[in-house]
Amino acid sequence: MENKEISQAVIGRLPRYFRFLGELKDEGVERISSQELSDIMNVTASQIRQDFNNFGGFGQQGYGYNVEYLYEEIGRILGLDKTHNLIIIGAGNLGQALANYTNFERRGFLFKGIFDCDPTLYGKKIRSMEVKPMEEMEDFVRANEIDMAVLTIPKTGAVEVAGRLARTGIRGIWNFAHVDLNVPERIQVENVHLSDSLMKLAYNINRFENMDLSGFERGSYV
Amino acid sequence: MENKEISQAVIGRLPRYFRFLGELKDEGVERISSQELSDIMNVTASQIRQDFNNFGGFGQQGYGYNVEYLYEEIGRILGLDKTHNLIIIGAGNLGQALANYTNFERRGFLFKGIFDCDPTLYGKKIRSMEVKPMEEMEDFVRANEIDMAVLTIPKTGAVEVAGRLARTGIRGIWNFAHVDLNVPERIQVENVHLSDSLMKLAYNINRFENMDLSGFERGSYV
DNA sequence: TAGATTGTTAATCGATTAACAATC
DNA sequence: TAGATTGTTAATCGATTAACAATC
Repeated sequence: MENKEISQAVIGRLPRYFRFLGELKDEGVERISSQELSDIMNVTASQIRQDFNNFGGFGQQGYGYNVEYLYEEIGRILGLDKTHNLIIIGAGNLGQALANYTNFERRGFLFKGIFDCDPTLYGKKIRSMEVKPMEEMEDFVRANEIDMAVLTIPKTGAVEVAGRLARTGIRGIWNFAHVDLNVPERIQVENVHLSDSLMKLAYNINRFENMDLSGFERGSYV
Repeated sequence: MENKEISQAVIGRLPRYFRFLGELKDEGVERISSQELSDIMNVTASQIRQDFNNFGGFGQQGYGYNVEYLYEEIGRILGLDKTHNLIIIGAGNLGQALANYTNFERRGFLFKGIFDCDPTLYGKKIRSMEVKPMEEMEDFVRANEIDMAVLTIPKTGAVEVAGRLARTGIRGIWNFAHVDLNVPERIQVENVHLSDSLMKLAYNINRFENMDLSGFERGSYV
């Protein structure tokens, strides 16, 4: 029984480790030391070892880490050894874009249904799914063992829909709506606030513009 | 001349402050104390005051903060008082979805062009833009004072395109491609790695499932 | 003026980095 | 065995929270 809580800072780095290790694996690299990985990923070797050791040590002194084994283990930690059934709520541009993005499936995230409240969209085919009316959402979740919902509706409807989702027993919400959802603790929410991300970029551009110029070559880079 | 560097932890919270303050403003709330804001936003009042004080104090003892003033100031810090000209590179589902999302414009982020390397898309109309061939990208950036590029192409092409962008003198890249971009320091990169976000959600769902159940009502919530 | 609430300093907490003994 | 490199403890750094004097 795992009981020590892993910090979200560590969890947030796991997908990036996973990506680099996958690439190394594809390149046929068999083993790697924390120092080599550090050079590639631009994080300290110390942090890499600390991060991995949260889960009990995947390496071997004098040898390093076996790439494939480490890759598999991190995948397991992230829950990628299991499949997840998802529905998309909101068949607008973003919802359709995500539905069409096949890479999620490769990681075990399976889109099972897509819902909208706009009757003109009902029946529209998006990959192998047909857009269904929102009223059918609850029954569908229960009938198809859906454990995650992707919220790609405007913020106005998002809070109400999150409440409805909560009552279905869903376990996670991937929230693209620009609101804070208030759901029971048993439901995990992962927010993707695109406009927040864009604002951060705007800030950092200005920050650099306003920075003390000393030490930076600026200007004629065209 | 601002010289003290503000931590990215603080910057990351600014858009959320901005959102809540905007809502309060729309509700006609004139003034708010750090404690009231703390209650609404679920962060400590202490953190709120520390965050704001990084920029020199927007409040008044005994009164609190003027909502509209604070909203304006945070917007200014984030660079939302200026407009930004953007191009989208990659006219696939995601690129088109972002192009069609009008809320960015409200914050001064203006989409000026959209590019792709697929000839069958050339000339396709997306909002007020027509998809242009990639070859025209560099000239377009220079001719239209583009300062940000949105990268919504597969990872395979992303690194090369980032290099081309770097040579145009662009200032920021909003990167949706699932790779690390290596660009000069003067170019800010903001990554949106959707699959990383989804993996974090998967982890947290499993974490909760595996948690010691004591203290949590589980089970019969259907 | 008295009460409220900030701005700011000090204390705590957590995360990152450094160091090195254990061990393959 | 000797060299390499982890696992892990200790040191440092940074971020968050608490406390309170300043002041509106």
